[in-house]
Amino acid sequence: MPKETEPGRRLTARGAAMRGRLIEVAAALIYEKGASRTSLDDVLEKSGASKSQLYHYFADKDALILAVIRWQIERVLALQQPHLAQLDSLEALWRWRDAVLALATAAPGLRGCPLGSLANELAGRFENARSLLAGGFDRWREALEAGLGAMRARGELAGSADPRALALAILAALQGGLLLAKTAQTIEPLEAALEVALEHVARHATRKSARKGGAAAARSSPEPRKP
Amino acid sequence: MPKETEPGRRLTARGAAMRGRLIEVAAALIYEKGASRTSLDDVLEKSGASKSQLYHYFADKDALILAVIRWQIERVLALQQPHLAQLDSLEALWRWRDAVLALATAAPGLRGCPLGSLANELAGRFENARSLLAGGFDRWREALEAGLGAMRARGELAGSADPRALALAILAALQGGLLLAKTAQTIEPLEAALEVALEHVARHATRKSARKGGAAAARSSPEPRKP
DNA sequence: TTTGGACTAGACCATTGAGTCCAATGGCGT
DNA sequence: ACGCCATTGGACTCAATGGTCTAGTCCAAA
Repeated sequence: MPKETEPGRRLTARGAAMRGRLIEVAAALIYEKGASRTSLDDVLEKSGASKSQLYHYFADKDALILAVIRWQIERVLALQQPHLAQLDSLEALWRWRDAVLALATAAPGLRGCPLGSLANELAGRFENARSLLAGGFDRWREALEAGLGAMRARGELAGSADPRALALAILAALQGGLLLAKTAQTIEPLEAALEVALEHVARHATRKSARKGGAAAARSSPEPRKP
Repeated sequence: MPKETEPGRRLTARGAAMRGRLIEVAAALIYEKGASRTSLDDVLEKSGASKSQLYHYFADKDALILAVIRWQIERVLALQQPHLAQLDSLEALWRWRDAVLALATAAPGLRGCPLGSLANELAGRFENARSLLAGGFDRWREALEAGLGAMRARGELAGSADPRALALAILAALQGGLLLAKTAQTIEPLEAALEVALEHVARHATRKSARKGGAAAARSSPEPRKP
């Protein structure tokens, strides 16, 4: 019985390519329709592959989904990487926010975070998926936390600040903001949520590099507030 | 052609009861399995009704889902009502947080917010559902905002505070916190998110009724922090 | 008491979707 | 060259699912 749930197998270059292609296509479809509403036939058609190919590389649909999750985690984290890597000052934190906002605005229709959607749909009924996603969010939080920790170590943040809790709160604000934004079809909630979270970090700053927010001075957001 | 998507129709007491029963059962199933993975047959079986009954009260599955959404909105809002109604002081805000946390901890398995789940699954592909949910979140935000507004009017909050943005941020923190909590299977993220959001409100307080949080003094949460 | 319409039963249908199977084919190491 | 095995094609099975249809039963008002 060959066929593994996991990549650990002999794979020629061609095979790896096909496998990757299936994952990418599946990821895109799942991102827009959700995992349960994405049929294998959909994936097959869009990728030009055949049934047997899919089942040659994945044990079953769940295995494909798991692969998609891994792929999305790497993808999202990679996208955050450049920003998070040097997340070591309040300025950098605000820049990160601007980038996130820009990214959210860019995608047509405010589709939300791939990881958030996946987590919401699968966490409750697919343990393997849940733990995988939990791990993904954990890495994300760690990256954020590392930056915050560095700031504190350098004395930019007060010792009373709790990097872990702060990171968690920022991540939650991002996810919640994205969910509300996608529902209301306006980034206003996302802006407000991030504003509050970062403002809170700024409050713990020792130097006054803090950028006064208050009534929110969103230069980078073209979106007008609802009147 | 009778059969309407909406309730606006002659309904005997018996009919209304049956209809309500179907909605309740569907709501429960959808809450735990998601809308697309809940089959009409599931609903039928659990409610002891027959196909024709379901189709007598609802035009199709989408109509049922819409009804479930309305029901859940009322349900969630009603649950918040007592707290939100007198949300007029920092103390009340912290009590609200404690109640939310307790509620989240109570449900087995940290299932998340019904509205959040619904929104996440449906917002992107079912316009009617999306706008309905957007309306629900809007009412929720309004309730929060009203309390914050009252506080400001009474002079407990600084004039610089923006009730609407604050309410949005709190709601986002709650939703994001719940999502992360359900994924990680620990309320830690929810605690952190709410802590930051409320702490931010407290920062705008004029009197010092603010409860110093900092490294988080969670008296009401039995959950230990991860070591 | 009759009668129209609300309400209930459940067989039936068409489609979709996950997963299986057998038969090729083609690339790569020896 | 050759043979093995990764790879590919695609028809086929079987269960689940949304939705339809016919045939009543029950209730309330005229």
